Amino acid sequence: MRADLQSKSGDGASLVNDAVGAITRHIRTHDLGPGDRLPSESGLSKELNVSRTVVREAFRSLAAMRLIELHAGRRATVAALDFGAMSPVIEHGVHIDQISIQQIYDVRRTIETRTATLAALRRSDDQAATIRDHAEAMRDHGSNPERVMEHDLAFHLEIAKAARNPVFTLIVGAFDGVTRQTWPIGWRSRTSEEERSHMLDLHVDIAAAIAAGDPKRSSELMALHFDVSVRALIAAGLA
Amino acid sequence: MRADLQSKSGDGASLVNDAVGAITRHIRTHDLGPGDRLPSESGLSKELNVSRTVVREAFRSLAAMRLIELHAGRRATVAALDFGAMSPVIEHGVHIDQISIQQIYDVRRTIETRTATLAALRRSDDQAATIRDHAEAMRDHGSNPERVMEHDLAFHLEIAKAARNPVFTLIVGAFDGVTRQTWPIGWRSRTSEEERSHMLDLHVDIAAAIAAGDPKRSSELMALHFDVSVRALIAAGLA
DNA sequence: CAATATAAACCTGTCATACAAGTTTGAGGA
DNA sequence: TCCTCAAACTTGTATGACAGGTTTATATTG
Repeated sequence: MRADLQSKSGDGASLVNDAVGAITRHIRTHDLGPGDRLPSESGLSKELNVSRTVVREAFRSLAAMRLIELHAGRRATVAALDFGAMSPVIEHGVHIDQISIQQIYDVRRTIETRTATLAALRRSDDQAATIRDHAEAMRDHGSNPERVMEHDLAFHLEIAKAARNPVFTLIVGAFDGVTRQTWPIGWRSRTSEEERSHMLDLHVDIAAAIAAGDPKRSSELMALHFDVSVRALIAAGLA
Repeated sequence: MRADLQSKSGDGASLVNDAVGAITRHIRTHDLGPGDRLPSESGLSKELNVSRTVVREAFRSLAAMRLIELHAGRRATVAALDFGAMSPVIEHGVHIDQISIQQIYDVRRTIETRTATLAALRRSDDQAATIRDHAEAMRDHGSNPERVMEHDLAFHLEIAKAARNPVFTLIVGAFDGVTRQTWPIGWRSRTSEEERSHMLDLHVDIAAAIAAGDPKRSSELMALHFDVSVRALIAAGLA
């Protein structure tokens, strides 16, 4: 029953998986880059000797991993790196209890002490300003947890971007979804006004160290930030 | 034309995306874990008021991110964390030139000095043995690059596992695909026998430090390993 | 009664077809 | 040359069909 799939069949145990491979190879061999258009579904369907259904499901697979983008009426295009691509995977890991929040914080501490170091060395002036703006916005909206959280997330992501290594950005972005779900727990666990303002000040200090181009201090403050946060989470019973 | 999708419609800009959301919610609300079976395609199709086509494409999306598993004839099941889930994303990033090999090595150095530290503290005796076996297998098969590479990959992955934090394993696993493509470059760039045997000995030393439960030495040797490797890659013109 | 064989019911993988709605292309006109 | 607009193309979704794998329930057998 298996069709031909252009001389390279049988790899993936299903026509759809084979098609995913064939499309990936097409991107590689034709050296397609972001924005470049892929062949149409019916075109690929004929070329690979499979039904349009199979090609569509292959497209969906690639789109789920954010390797391509799908739009109604338009042909599929090759996608640029998307920093949200991995978020659902992490969320799933947490849901099925294979990943704990504390483990995520350990990884974040490891990654973000490094992004802080690199950001201090490599950030543009614009980025330094954006990072500082987020830190100050957090402090200024202290009464509105929702907004504090959004600026907090943007703060950490912007530091990752300033590190000028998209893999770090990808990883920090991967934690976005989980953080949205767990951030309020950490916030509520900081009951006193001192604790909260200390946390907010710390963000401002990190921003300042990055703006000052001080990698050591940036890294140390970031490490401190995570140490405090983990302690707050543990205090909240989220071990 | 848009159907109902069980009172929660219009989120994702397409029926398939909405269905992905609905299925994810189903997993969450029913608290399904690895191995648990999802409703049938036709069942979901009726429940969400969409065609089976849409449900199938939603399933494919989730399967691509490894949140669920599909088998012919069987119902879809919830998947456990899969350490290969992110590999295609990284490969794509490298292909479209948004990620350089050197950037990957910077991230790996950051991550793996930490996994080495943790592995030294947490590894089981079995894991220490497995890690050592891989290091020795690398040395013993020095004339067969293919096998050296496989053991090298397994060596680093096993250290990540020994660190007992699945997120680290996920990240190290994400680099598997790219490493398979670039590893030979680094190997060929080590032209002298000394260079190669030094690299192989280093792996054995790391394994020994982890087995000895020496986190500091494990971390330092791992850092050294990456410094040497990066230098080799740069020497090979892969900057 | 328990274990097993077997058939029925169910489910997924793939194909074909149809049509609405969005996008690109190209001919023709200003 | 630039604009307009219809034709051609493309994707999104729905429906129906069937082969082949899996589960379930029934019936048979020890």
